[in-house]
Amino acid sequence: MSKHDPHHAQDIPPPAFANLDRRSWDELRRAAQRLTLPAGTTVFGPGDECQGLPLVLNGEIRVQMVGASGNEIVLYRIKGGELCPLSVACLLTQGSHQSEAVVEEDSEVLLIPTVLTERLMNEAAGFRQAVLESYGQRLQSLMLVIEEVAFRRLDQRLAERLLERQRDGRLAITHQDLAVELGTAREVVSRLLKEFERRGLVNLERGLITIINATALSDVGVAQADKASA
Amino acid sequence: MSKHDPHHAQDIPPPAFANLDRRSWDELRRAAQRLTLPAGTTVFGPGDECQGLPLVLNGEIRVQMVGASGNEIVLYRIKGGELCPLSVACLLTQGSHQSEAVVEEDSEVLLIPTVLTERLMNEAAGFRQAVLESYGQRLQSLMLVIEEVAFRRLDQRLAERLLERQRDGRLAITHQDLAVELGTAREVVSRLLKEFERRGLVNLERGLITIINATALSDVGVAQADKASA
DNA sequence: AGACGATCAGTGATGAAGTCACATAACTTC
DNA sequence: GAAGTTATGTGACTTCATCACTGATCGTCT
Repeated sequence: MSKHDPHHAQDIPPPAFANLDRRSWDELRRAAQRLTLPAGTTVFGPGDECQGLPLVLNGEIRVQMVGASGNEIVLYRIKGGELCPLSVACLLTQGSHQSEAVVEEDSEVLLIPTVLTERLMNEAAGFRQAVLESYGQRLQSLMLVIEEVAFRRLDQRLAERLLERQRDGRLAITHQDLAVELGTAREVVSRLLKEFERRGLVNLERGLITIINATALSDVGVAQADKASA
Repeated sequence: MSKHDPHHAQDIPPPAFANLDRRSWDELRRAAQRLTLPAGTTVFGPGDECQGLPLVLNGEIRVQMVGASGNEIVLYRIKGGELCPLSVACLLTQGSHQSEAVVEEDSEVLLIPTVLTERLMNEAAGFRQAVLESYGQRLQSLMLVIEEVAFRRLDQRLAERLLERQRDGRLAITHQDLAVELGTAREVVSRLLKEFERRGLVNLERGLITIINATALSDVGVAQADKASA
């Protein structure tokens, strides 16, 4: 209720397009299709053709990968004012998506048509810059995911996510969804959460996790290393 | 000795630059610094500033990430005719590298100065296209790495790598290096290899692995699923 | 209200993979 | 050929993944 971005009028370009010239922005506004997507909508799935380049005006969209085994893992989220880099890849290499995008919060999206994307890419330096920047950030963030999955302990990662995604100390999420978040199995999450509960860090209800001791939660996996007190 | 790419004369643009106009290519050739890097050289390490955009003319360069824990994992390889996308990210977001690049085979590299990179990005559509394409491919390949690390069995991944990186049925590599290749620990690789040896798939010597049964090796982890014969 | 189906969570058993702490073995150098 | 260095082998133990269930909670239909 309190944190609506001021882009509803759509006359101010989002931060990503700060360097975009007025003319291109106007053109973009005219040609792009504006979509209002309610939470839960699947924007695209694996194998889908690219419709255009989505610019998220506000809201939040989650992009996750579906492995061959059927396992899933969240790759990143696109928040208000950001572009979808996967779609860029998709548009430029004529490929199709290998991932899935799901709207998490009601979102407004400008879908920039492929032709216009290509033209702006050639003509508007500000547009180009925005696209490349979004790309760069994503490359970095994907590398972070790799490091997480490959090297970090799960209890620590879980604790981190809980703190990250909490609102007012609580989060309405199923163990299954948390498992996707971390790229692991539901049972594993359940067991770890139960352990957190035993230690008095959280309280568990069906579909709801309440954080009791945030400080201790942020220390999970840290004290593990030595096992003795300080 | 037998497979040198024909770019030593440097007058034919590499495939990635197929759409680059002649003028820009000439300019690039004049302004770029040409480096000859022997195998083993570290091109850049974590925290290094970006010197420019490297275009690998021939040879092969490995890019790997160093996790906070000190663990490493190979992200991808840049072969003859390809650009280094991490450096693009680096140049455009003014950041520094988080990874490390090591020359695997003697390589020749054109280091395109930052300023020229930016200018060509703005002026030459073919250049832009090449950069974006290399970017897109890397994004896809990083997603593949994530899937590998998160969901696939290690014995299967190891067998795959052995076949991939073999030359004449043999590969001169230490278990440690294979571990980095897969983002795991040396001991784990040693044990799996020993198991492969017991099953008669490979022969092990210090620093050398000889593939005995390639067919069976490519089936590792496939027959595992059902455990019965077909 | 009670019954049914669906989703969500808990748990044991077992195997795969990561970690720690070593013991050997093989190469290098002098 | 003795010493130092690098590569490999292994046991013990923890963490994580997978399989196969059971029990709990919720919505809804009648």
